[in-house]
Amino acid sequence: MPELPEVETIRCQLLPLVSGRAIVDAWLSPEAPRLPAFPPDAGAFASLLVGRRLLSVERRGKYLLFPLDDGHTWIVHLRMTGALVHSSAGAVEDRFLRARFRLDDGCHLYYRDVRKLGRMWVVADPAQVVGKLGPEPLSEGLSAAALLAALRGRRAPIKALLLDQGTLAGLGNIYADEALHEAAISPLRPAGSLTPEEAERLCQAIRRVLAGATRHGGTSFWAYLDARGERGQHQLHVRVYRRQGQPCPRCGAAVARVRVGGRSCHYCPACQV
DNA sequence: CTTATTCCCTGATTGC
DNA sequence: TGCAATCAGGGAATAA
Repeated sequence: MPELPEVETIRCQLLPLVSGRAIVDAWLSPEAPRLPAFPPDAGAFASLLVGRRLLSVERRGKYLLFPLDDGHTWIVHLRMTGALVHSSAGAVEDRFLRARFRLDDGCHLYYRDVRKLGRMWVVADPAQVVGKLGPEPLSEGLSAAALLAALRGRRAPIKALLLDQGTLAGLGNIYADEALHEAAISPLRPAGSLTPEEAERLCQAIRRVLAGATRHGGTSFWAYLDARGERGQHQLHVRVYRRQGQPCPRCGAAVARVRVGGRSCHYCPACQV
């Protein structure tokens, strides 16, 4: 479940490894016919990448973007179980390998995805894919005033709005729960009921939580692996996520787990109001 | 416009 | 021991 910290970890690792490299071969597994979202034909998709040089590695929300030397952009979304691993060793085949890209220095980028939910695009304009995303939490794009404006009049639970990538780009289930705990705001609060003070607190909590998780190389409860094929460490530092029944680190009350918007939601009913 | 629900996917876990 | 039901959730699609 790569969210912003996981994708940012991968971006930082890949940047020095693939910048300036050309893709000399691309293979997409026929077992994952939906991996190429655009163009949807695997052959056409591969031919847009082969021969192209990767100029850099960028990130927008949970999307990885590779600007190409012909002006197009290769975009990758890992969704739930995707992993993009760089290897200088020989081929590492397994049943979950969905794509393989050989670079002009002999290294490979391997795309593994157990559940085949990940998607890739090659587009002329990245806005076709990432154009509707909300502001970046770690840049100046996110402000309390902007957040408050986005929440105004909304009756859905604040947790649901934080998961909506159009409100804010990059939060998933883990960090939405963690940020709301950090800000001491209940995930069930109607989004429009937040005060300016609470919006400011939530903004700062989101930044703190995402920055901390990025320092720990992301969270690996399940499948997440970074670009070196290694697990993150932030699961050792979560305060409420998957800690139902255990004491809240702030007030000691038992952490609760409820369902919000079809997703599991963990919070402290005592100090998150 | 809003909010809620379903679907895609499959391995791991739980229940009987 | 086996087998079925449940769970995990990002995002698109659909329903209301």
